[in-house]
Amino acid sequence: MRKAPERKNYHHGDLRAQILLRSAEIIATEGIEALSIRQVAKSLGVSHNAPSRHFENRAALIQELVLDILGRQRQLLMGVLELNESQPERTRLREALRAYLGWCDAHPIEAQVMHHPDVRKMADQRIQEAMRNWAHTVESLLGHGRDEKAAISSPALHFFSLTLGGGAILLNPLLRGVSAEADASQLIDRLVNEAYP
Amino acid sequence: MRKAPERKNYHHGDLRAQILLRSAEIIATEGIEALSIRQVAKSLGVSHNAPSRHFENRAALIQELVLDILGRQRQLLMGVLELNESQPERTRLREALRAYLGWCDAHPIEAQVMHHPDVRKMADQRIQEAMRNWAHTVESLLGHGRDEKAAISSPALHFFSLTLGGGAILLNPLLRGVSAEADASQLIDRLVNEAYP
DNA sequence: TGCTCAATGTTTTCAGTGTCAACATAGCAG
DNA sequence: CTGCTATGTTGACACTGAAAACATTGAGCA
Repeated sequence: MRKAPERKNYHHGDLRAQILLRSAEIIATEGIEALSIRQVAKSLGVSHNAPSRHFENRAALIQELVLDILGRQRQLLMGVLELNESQPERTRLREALRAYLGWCDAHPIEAQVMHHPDVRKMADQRIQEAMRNWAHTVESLLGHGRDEKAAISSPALHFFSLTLGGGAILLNPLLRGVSAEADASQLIDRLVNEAYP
Repeated sequence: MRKAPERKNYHHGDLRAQILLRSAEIIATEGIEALSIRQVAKSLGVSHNAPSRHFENRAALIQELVLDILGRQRQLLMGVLELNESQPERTRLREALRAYLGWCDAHPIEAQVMHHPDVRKMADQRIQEAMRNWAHTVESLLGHGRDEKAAISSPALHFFSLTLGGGAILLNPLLRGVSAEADASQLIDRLVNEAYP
């Protein structure tokens, strides 16, 4: 399964990719907190410090994974954009909201990653760019031109709040309990219908 | 300043309260991650394991602090409720939203506490109850009866999403960058006006 | 008064974490 | 063939939370 299967000593040959893979698995099933460099190294049959040759520190590794998640999140949104291109604005917003919330429901742990303290602190340029891209996708969803420097439009801001807040409710068991709604899709329906009737 | 100031050996006399105080300080200025039991113990001049007599584990300590924060958050909301009792529903919602967002801006770190992974996992009954109380306050803000068992009303759900999402934007530097809005109060104004014009 | 006992702190120990420095190997470039 | 660089390994350090065994204190009771 490895690049050079017959060789197993010292040079792993594919370590960086393997680390990313295994880490993504852990992050997607148990969350960021559960990600331990040493554990990953161990599970790959490599010394506890080997990963440091590929990622300066824990944050750098996480950053890579977050970028991947953000990318997929944006792809999802772009898909909705294309699919509803000929629809009226309200419909496009509704479907975008529904898509985001559906994604939160399907991949709860990954969806939480964006708001994790470890990620929130990251000032990396690529991450910020990914976020901006996401916002621009929403703006174009609204049919507005995408002025790089200008502040976000108010309707987009409104949509953002709604979206992120809905996700927060969906993803937080404590908040979920508040709604007394058993089914996630039911909750999504109600929110979507109330926001974009 | 202590109960028995002349005695300083062994029995501290007030340790539990002191731990809570010092921990609250740390949590409010540096966030939950920065809270280290050992550090707190050290700063209080007590052995690293002394706190374990008062809090079974780290989570139990945090829980106590979170309950306090939630309580104050609710008091804020209740204040708004009273102040605008005679106002129309739209006004009350707008002021509640503004109050919450203002609080997020004023106490960013405490505001984040509710969504912290360490807190999200807590299944404690008192925490869930505090959350439900919060929701009920919102319901009464809407003039609805507070039916314990029933699902939350759709307008309240909508308000919740908006509120939590707005807070998320305000509190996340990465998302803040997206809005290209320098001033927090400006961002708040725009969101409030868009949501409840 | 003197004893007992529960509450509260202390010490020691363990397992686990990320990070750094020193060292080892492999394999490519000259 | 000779070095040099990329990559792994080993060992150490400073942290963390947690558990167990031990020490002290003070209050209630005989």
